[in-house]
Amino acid sequence: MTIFVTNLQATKMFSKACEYGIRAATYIASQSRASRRVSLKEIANEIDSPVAFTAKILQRLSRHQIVSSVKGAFGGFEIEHERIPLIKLSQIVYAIDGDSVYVGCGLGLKKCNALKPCPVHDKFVEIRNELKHMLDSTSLFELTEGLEAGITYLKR
Amino acid sequence: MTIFVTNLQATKMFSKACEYGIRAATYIASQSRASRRVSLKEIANEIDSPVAFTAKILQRLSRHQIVSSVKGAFGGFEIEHERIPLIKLSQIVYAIDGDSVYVGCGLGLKKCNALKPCPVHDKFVEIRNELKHMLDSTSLFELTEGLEAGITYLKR
DNA sequence: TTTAAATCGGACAAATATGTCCTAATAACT
DNA sequence: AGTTATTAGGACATATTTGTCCGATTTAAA
Repeated sequence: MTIFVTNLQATKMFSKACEYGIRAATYIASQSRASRRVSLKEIANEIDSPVAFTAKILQRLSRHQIVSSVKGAFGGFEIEHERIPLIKLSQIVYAIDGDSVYVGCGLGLKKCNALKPCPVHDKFVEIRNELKHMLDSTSLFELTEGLEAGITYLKR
Repeated sequence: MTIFVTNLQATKMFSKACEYGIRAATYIASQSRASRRVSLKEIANEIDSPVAFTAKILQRLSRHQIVSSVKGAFGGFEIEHERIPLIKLSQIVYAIDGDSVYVGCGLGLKKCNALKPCPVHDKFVEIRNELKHMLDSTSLFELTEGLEAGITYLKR
């Protein structure tokens, strides 16, 4: 007899919301570069995400002025050309997940810091700084390049 | 009027379960080095974690033979001295969170790989490898050192 | 001015993670 | 043998994240 024990959780880098957010923003950016405004439906279809949930995430990105939204018929989402290279992954992550990349102890302690660190403090700080640096230095423009060259993908 | 918008999720390295697991294992290891077997109650108290939830996590660590448990009066948890330097953080994470550190796309794609990568594939692989390396190379013994020297902490 | 296509946003529903409670089993001591 | 201190594990409860539904609002075009 086989017993299945439900797994507790995944050590994942990003929340689902954040994953969809990055994918959506990347798709919008690539289409905006061709001066195409895109609808929620199209976005969800192209990045293979749940429509209504994606809508919530786009609202956030819109409120944080990462994407601009246009209501009404022929409306949709777009990003101004000149802003595409200036928008960094970190801004998207911040808009959706908050500052959690930047704060908090790897082992969940309330007051962990360099003076009173948890046992993994230094090692975590190091990796987190690398993640931070990656997010701060990667622009939406960079992500659209591979997409337009047909060497990266947003679904499958 | 202030409107509170609930945050979606945190970009966190580890699940709560995993955080407690690492803290518990570290505490058990440090006490085992002094030949002290420790009870669930004591562990939960020393790492400031919910007792019953910690019990579940210790069951997992026990089943994965990371800690050994002794039932009955004067029972508790312990780790054989000679195994403490051999147990790596990666084993603890694996016992609790499964292989999620090692698999899965940063943007949540089902079939993302070097041939058909998502736009952030390379950058994520790099960071994940660093995390992996850190987990594989950090032993429980290493974590107990600072604790015993009084320069690292498991609660607060 | 009506209609259709779209976003906005609140309320709800489902899934997962986190946490609690209780009973059974085990082992040491009296 | 009985009592007490302990882990094991199932069932349940709560919190959070993820996802859906629907009506209101906006805008362009017929």
